[in-house]
Amino acid sequence: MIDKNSPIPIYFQLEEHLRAQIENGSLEVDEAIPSERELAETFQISRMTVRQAINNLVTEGLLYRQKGKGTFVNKKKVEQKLQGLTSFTEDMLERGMKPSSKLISFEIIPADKQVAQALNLNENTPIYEIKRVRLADQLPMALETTFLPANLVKGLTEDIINQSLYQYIEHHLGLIINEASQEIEASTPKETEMKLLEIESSAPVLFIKRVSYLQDGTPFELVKSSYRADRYKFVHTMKRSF
Amino acid sequence: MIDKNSPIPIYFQLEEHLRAQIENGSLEVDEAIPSERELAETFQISRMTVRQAINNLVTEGLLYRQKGKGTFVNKKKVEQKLQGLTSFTEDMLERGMKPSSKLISFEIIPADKQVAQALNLNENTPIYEIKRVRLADQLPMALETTFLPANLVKGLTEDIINQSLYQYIEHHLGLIINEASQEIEASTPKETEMKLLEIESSAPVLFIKRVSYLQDGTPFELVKSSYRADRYKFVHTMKRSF
DNA sequence: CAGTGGTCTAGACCACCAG
DNA sequence: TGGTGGTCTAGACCACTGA
Repeated sequence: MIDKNSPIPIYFQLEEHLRAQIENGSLEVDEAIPSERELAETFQISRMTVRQAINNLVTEGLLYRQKGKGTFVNKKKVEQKLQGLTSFTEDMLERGMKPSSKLISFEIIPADKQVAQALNLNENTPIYEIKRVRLADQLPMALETTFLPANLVKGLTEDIINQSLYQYIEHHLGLIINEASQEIEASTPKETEMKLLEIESSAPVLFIKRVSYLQDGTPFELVKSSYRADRYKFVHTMKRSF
Repeated sequence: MIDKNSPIPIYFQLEEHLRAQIENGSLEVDEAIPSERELAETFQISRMTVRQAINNLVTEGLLYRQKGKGTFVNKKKVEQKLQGLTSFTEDMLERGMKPSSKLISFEIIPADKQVAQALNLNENTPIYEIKRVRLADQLPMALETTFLPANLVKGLTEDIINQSLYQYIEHHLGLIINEASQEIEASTPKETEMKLLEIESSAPVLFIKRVSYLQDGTPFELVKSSYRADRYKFVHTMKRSF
């Protein structure tokens, strides 16, 4: 179950092990998981290592602790996973749907004023412009236009964007994605949008404009999306920080 | 600076120490804090204890780490205020507009199935139902229906809801508001809604459904709002959490 | 009382990054 | 190469819970 010689950290292996048990129901809600000492003994690892795994699951909200009593499985909020910054692909997978795309155009163009401003670039700086129809379970879900600074997100190909752009940015380019700010509106689609989304006139769309930032604050992505209102609902959680 | 004999955990004392330095500007944005070994040496504590303090600050987003380089102070966002859970009143004030309300109805009714489920109550439990037209700078902005468990949010009057419901809940009832989950959709308004919002047919609205929770997880509020799409844009920021 | 999580120590080896 | 964070160990004492 736990391989001490694996390059994968032990605490992470244990984390996955517990996560699996929670998800497949071997551990029920409000049921105590084995004690830290017990887990350490079972897997022949240090208690501190066990605690690191449990800490992460507590932070994620999957477990909660009670002093003197034990560690227990939390009731899962359905929405819980949906709150992070995710790509369309990740979003659909979390919703249990199969994402796909139809590429409409993919080119390098000079940034117009609006895009330049959003991405904090000079006008006419070369940027990638990628237009796609986004599908979920083969049905049109959204029309999406992505703008990326060509100097920052280098070596982009059709293959890459058909796989996962975020994976490429994080793993191949080694950039750290930090956060995004979004504007969400209701609007009525244009003629061309209606056709691509296969909707009747009069049906509204959810228009989302997102600018995403790296760890150092550099904006690396502007995405404008029009989601079919009958198929898509934006879900998130927010904290009262006062 | 650090008192080992204090009942306050050492890692927490260090946390507060670093937090203060970040907030008063002794440590600047993107500046490296002393290394873990250095902090351990300085305060004569174990490196693991130092890590516990730093871990917490990283989780909170105040610091970020870079392998082989060091631990750095994160920039604080201007947007930060906008992302929090706010009432309509707070929201409008942040946008620089003057909020007001027109009360349509205010009564105690038995919870129907849908409301009961959202608020985790039994059907027919008494709840407040408050319908209001929400105005910003005297113009209709949204139509809002709020549901509150009568047993939890006691002693509600028209005066209170005309002031600030959240203030009342937090300061008079002493309840701690923690978080909310929202669903945001685009839709078309019903006849009655159009009239109250003073909009033409065919104009879409932004429909927001929110359930808010107290610290202990109890849902205390269900709000359904229809915002005029031409006047309202929902803005928020989200983190890439992994 | 025995068992739990909470805190803490004083080491260790690793991979990564800079000069 | 020397310094950084990432991981891990094998102990320890504490306060708290429940029987």
